[in-house]
Amino acid sequence: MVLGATRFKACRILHFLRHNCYVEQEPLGEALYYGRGRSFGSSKSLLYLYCGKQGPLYPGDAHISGNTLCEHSPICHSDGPSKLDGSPWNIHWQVTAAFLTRSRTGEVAKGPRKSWPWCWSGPIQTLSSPPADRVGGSLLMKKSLLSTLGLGIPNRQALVADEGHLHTFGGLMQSQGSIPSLNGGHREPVLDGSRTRNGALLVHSRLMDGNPNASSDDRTGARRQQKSRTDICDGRPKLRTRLTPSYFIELLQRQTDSNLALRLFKWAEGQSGFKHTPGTYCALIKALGSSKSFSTLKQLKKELELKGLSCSTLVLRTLAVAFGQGGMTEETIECLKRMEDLGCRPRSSLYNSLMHVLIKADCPHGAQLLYQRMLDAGCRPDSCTFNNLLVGVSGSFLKMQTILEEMKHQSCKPTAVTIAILLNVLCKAGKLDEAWSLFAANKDLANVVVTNTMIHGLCKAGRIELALELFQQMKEKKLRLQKATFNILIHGLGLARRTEDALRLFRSMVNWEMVPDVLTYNVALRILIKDGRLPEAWRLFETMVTENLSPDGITYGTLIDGFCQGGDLDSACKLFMTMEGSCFNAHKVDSSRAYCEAKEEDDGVLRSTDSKCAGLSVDRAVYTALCTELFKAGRISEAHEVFRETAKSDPRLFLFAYNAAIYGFGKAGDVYKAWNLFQSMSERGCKPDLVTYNTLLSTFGKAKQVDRACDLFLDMQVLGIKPDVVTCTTLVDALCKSGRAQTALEMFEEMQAQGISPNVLTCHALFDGLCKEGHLRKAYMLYEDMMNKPCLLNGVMYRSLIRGFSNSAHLVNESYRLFREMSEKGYRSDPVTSYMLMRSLRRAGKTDEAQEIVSMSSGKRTV
DNA sequence: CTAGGGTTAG
Repeated sequence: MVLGATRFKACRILHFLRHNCYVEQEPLGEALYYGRGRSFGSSKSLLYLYCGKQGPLYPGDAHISGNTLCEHSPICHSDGPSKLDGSPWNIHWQVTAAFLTRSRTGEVAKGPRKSWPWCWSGPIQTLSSPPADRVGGSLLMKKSLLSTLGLGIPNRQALVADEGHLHTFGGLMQSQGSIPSLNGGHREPVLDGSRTRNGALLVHSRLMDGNPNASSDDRTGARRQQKSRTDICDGRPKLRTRLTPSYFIELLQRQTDSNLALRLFKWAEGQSGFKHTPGTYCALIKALGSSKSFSTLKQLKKELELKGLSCSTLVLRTLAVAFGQGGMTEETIECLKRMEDLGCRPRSSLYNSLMHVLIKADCPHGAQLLYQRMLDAGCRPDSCTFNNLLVGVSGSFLKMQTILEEMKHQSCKPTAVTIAILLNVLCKAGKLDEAWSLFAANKDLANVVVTNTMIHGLCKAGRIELALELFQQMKEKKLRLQKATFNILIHGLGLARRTEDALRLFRSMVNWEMVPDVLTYNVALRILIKDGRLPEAWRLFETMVTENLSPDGITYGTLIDGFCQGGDLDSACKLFMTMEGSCFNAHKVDSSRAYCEAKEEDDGVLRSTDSKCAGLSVDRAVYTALCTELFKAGRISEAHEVFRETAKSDPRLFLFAYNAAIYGFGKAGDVYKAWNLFQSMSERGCKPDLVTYNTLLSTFGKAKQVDRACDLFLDMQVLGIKPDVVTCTTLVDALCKSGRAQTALEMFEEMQAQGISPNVLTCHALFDGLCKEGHLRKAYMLYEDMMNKPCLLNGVMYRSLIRGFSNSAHLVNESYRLFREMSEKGYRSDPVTSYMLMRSLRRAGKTDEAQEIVSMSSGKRTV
């Protein structure tokens, strides 16, 4: 078996191509291997092949910049980068060669994982160019080639159709990487019939003009193929080559790289008989817009104006949307103006969609402007307009109120969408009662989405019973349930810690003909993890993979979290390593009891998950989860490695990783390293945020470097980073711990003056500090303040209060009262607290009470 | 218009 150990990878490719690529034949007679936007291997490794007879090859892969193919790829051999505009066939041949070489040598890629799927090491230099007599229109039958590879047929053959002539590459495998002679110059296929069945040969007959006998069906029997081969050979059919706008538009739509889209566009201009239409311009605009190439777009707009093409309202409309997606209100409105100049009066639907787009681009102000423009242009707003505006201001109830009034004024009725928007905002703001009355008052508008929103609000507020009741009503009303309904409820049940009910609902989805999606699985996984049911979670993960669902970053983050929680950092690291883009050093992890390892051995799950992992970028949750946990566990060097890993990944991960790393070093007491990291952040173009400062403040606090902490506190404010309750609490704590309770108290008052409400942690820190320094009067005043806010009292706080007051002879009664109150609330004492209270009760001569404390605390554990 | 997680203070 040639493929041997690497068969697995070949199968993956085959599987991928079967599902994601298809060969499409257009009248042009050119083969287009489309990837449907899915990725393989890494996020960017899909090759789109455009094999035009007269045109160049345009691999639409993001790895391609300029004329250069992916630099890691052996396809770029020693002869230097392949020129896309030079001889396209080179690339074809090289791709072919890479496949073949790979299977022949059976080697696995040793290079970076972020490479092309066919990026294997192998002597492909010898195949750097096709034989001279091949240059010309040729078609790479990649699909068939892969079929053979995937099926593991020893005598693989690559077949190339060349203006109707077939050449086989049989024997290439045995030829030590050199190009086989072409059957002594005969242009006769050497395929034998038994192999054609495996798709070694797949020729699209529609390629061949005037050849009705040729078949395009892959499953065609050998006889028919034999016939078609003969036809092709004998009939010498010609490829049609005319480029049409509609074909070109489709081609542009497949492009993910705006540079390539632009180049394709320019290339097409030079094709004989081809002229760009408004449609092709729109396709280009869309391509540029979706890749956020706004400067190019602006340039294009100018060009269009010069060419007089901007008189097409279709183009203008597309341009307006593209600019809107980039949040460029000015340009969007300019396009509208231009349309008006041309005597076209945009309808409300255009305004609405532009408003929508602007809001999505986080530009609500632009939507507002558009609304004004709409009114000025005499266009009547509708409900949809106001729904858009509502979403735009959904932070402010006052503004929403204004919009609702305007809506009424314009005699537009609220729709289900309106209610859903309002409900969502109310629920998120914790105004559940108002949400509920709104829901009740609009029962007639309550569709599935509205009800889902309400259910979600109820779940988040802990009103799971009511949520379930609504769910019941939905079923009775025979409302068409959505997957979202289930996802929301399963999550809700999880929040209510009703794990079994959640899992039951999860399993019941099939009864409703609902297929759980990644989100559902993620929810279920988290529920199990929270419950500490890691083995079950892992099994669920396996199920997910076998159900052909691709786990995403959240899935991995959840699992890694779970492993960390269970103290199994090794498994967490292992899982992390299976993710694409992770070059985490395996040797550093010595694992003996890892789940993952066990799975690796049984040849099943992890490998199949591995293939699922391919293309999944390590998302920041994974970094934070793992990095933080490693630091917490004191595994600094590994943590540091994960941290360094971020440098190779998304730069946006930097901030989170830095924060985690600073936290880690701080936790380990290494102020020096934490500070160094902090300083290196700005050098690497990463701006410290609030969390960074809070973390560093805490580090200084723990190291008893209060002055540095205070300096930093000032620094951050100078830099415009507003302290929050965590900042203030950290500082209050640091001040208290270094015997500066008086300053802490000032800080405490100052924060409130700044509108930051202290929470139980702030109060606790301050109270402790005041008591320790004997400021009992001040501590008592703080306590009195706290009494007005019951939420500030929890177990930790109670115990702190009791200990603090039991030091004072005249507060011992209050201390005792608090002890009882605490017990009634279900919080328990701890030995130190109980002992201190008991001692001061005895001192005050209250022996009965003291005895009560003793009996209450004996044999009880602290919560 | 609705659904999943992740960093900082006891």
